[in-house]
Amino acid sequence: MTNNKSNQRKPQLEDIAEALGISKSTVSRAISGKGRIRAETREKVFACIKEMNYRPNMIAKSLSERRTYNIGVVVPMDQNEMEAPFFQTCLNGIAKECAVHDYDAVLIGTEKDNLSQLQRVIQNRKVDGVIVTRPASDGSIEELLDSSDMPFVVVGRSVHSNSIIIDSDHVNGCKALTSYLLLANPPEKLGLILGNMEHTVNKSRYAGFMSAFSGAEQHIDERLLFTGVDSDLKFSKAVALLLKEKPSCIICGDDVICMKLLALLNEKGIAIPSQMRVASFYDSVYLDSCSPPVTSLYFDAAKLGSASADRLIDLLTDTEAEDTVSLGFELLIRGSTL
Amino acid sequence: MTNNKSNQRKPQLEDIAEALGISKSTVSRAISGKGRIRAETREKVFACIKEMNYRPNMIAKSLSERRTYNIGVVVPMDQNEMEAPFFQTCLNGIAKECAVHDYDAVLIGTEKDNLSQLQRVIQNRKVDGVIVTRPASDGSIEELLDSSDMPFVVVGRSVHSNSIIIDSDHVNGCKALTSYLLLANPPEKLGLILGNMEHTVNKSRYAGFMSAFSGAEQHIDERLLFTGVDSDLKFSKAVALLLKEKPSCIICGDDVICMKLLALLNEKGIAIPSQMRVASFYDSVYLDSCSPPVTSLYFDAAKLGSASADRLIDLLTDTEAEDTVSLGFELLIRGSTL
DNA sequence: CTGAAAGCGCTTACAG
DNA sequence: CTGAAAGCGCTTACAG
Repeated sequence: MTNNKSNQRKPQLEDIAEALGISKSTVSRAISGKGRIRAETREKVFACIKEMNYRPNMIAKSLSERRTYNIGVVVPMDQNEMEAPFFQTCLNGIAKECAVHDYDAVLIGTEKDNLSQLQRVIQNRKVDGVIVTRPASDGSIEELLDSSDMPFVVVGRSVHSNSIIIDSDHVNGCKALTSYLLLANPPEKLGLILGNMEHTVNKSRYAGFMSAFSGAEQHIDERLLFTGVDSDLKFSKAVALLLKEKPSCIICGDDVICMKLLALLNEKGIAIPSQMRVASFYDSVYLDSCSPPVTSLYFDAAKLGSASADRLIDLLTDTEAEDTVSLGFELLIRGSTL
Repeated sequence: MTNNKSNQRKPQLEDIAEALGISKSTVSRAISGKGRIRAETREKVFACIKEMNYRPNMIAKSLSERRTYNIGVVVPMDQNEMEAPFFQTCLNGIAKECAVHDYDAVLIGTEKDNLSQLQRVIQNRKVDGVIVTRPASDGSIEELLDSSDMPFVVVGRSVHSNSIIIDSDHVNGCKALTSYLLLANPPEKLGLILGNMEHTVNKSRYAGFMSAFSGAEQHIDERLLFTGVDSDLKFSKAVALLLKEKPSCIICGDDVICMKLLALLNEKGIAIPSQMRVASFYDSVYLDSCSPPVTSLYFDAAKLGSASADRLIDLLTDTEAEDTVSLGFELLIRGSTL
């Protein structure tokens, strides 16, 4: 005696056509909704599908439609471990959105000088399009995609022109956070420590920071601004110089810089927020679980993921949509700036 | 004028058969290596494939072979953000290994009470097998897979019997770390803070810890052992009691517990390692970048991933292999226990 | 060792 | 509105 389910062959189009005494073509049309079909027959078909628990074989569908219902997701394998939560959450958003459209997400791991997984997937025609969760700084991923006629969207900025981009609104976010700080504790003496200025995200952050001053009472003190801080050495130098200027508040370009700053202030016995306020342009769990927790900007990585999947699927189905989609931000005011 | 590549149709089996004046069947056999074929013809075929840059259409191959060359990867969407680096690295290992075997990894996001993505993928027959990177504590994922006749392997322990399991050797790892501590600074007065004992991994850790004492000079002091510490409240209570006993070294069950302990010791002004040594049974970047960095056990998540992909693919191709594969560990002796 | 043909389970012109 | 048939690009008995 074997169990019911396992010796019952999975029903296919033909089975439901037979059960209803109609042709496969008609059943197929009822399901796809393409071509005219009598409402009555359509309903009969749907009822039968439900009863027989029919689910189309996606592979067969793929072959005849010449689309895979898969989208590739390029994820950097050489990422900083601190970035993992972002990608993880982004992937969750992508997977969720794919499921809604009956697509699946195929992982593509890339490294700086190794795009072999991407090449494989393209050559094997296993995906209809690709989401690049982090473009290489030289645009090589987009170029490969482009020259292979593979539709794609990218999360964040891209050096490659004409790419469809899904990004958070860093400029306005950073402007909002900066403005808040300027107004909350006047006259705030604001320091800034930003990372590598070749990264477009840091340019955006800088732009947002600067623009907050245009309407404000205070003017910018250049001596408190440090950009291109992308190594431990540069960080130490920058902080040393910055502290000499006695700022009342320091904004960190990202959570990594912020963690370093917190460690250093702690070492020096500088209390937060009483002796120094601290904020970050990019939130992470680590900032929330600090004591005191750090004021920062929050960007919804899951939404970034689902929006890019959504946009890519629109692209694949020739649905009209914007070339750039910009998502919002949240300002998380926490203990470090009170 | 359009570019060369794009108006050249991708070559297919028939094209290379034609070019060589032989049949598609023969070409197919040359490629697959199934069935007898003259060495000479095989070589001609390979040469031609190379020249025409032929790559088989995997979807067509899938349909006729009734296998998808996809494996599903179940990833928890409701994970703790601290766990992200583990899953990320594990996914990298899986993707890499899949590529080697010309498989692809399809993402399947699951939540505690929502296995809908998994159900979809199973029903759509989009994967040949599944890797469960973290089983639900009630075994529901394995049950669903089992009842759907979907081959699978699980990373870590499983409550589900007869599952194929790929895991790190926590018992021996924890034993090794504990033994090291006992020998390095005798007589070490060892405290232990372990998390939820329903998690099999914590049982293994406990077992490893205990077994280190069997050959050692020191005997276990039960008053220094705290298990089931899975909330902030329980943590505070445990540490308060533990510190009263004046241990010389505290072992933390995982990196989260360790981070909390470090923060608390720091608050209390207890210096590491001079006034208290600290170690962890599970490493993470955060422990490495502490000052001093924390002695801990390192498990290779990427290897865990690639080993599970490898094992699953063996299973799918009826290759013999062990039901349990156990990976090693590394002991990272760092500043916190010197 | 090789080829002609059927088949994998769908979709979609084409004809009615 | 519906059906018969060809086709998607492979694999694999079957026959030779």
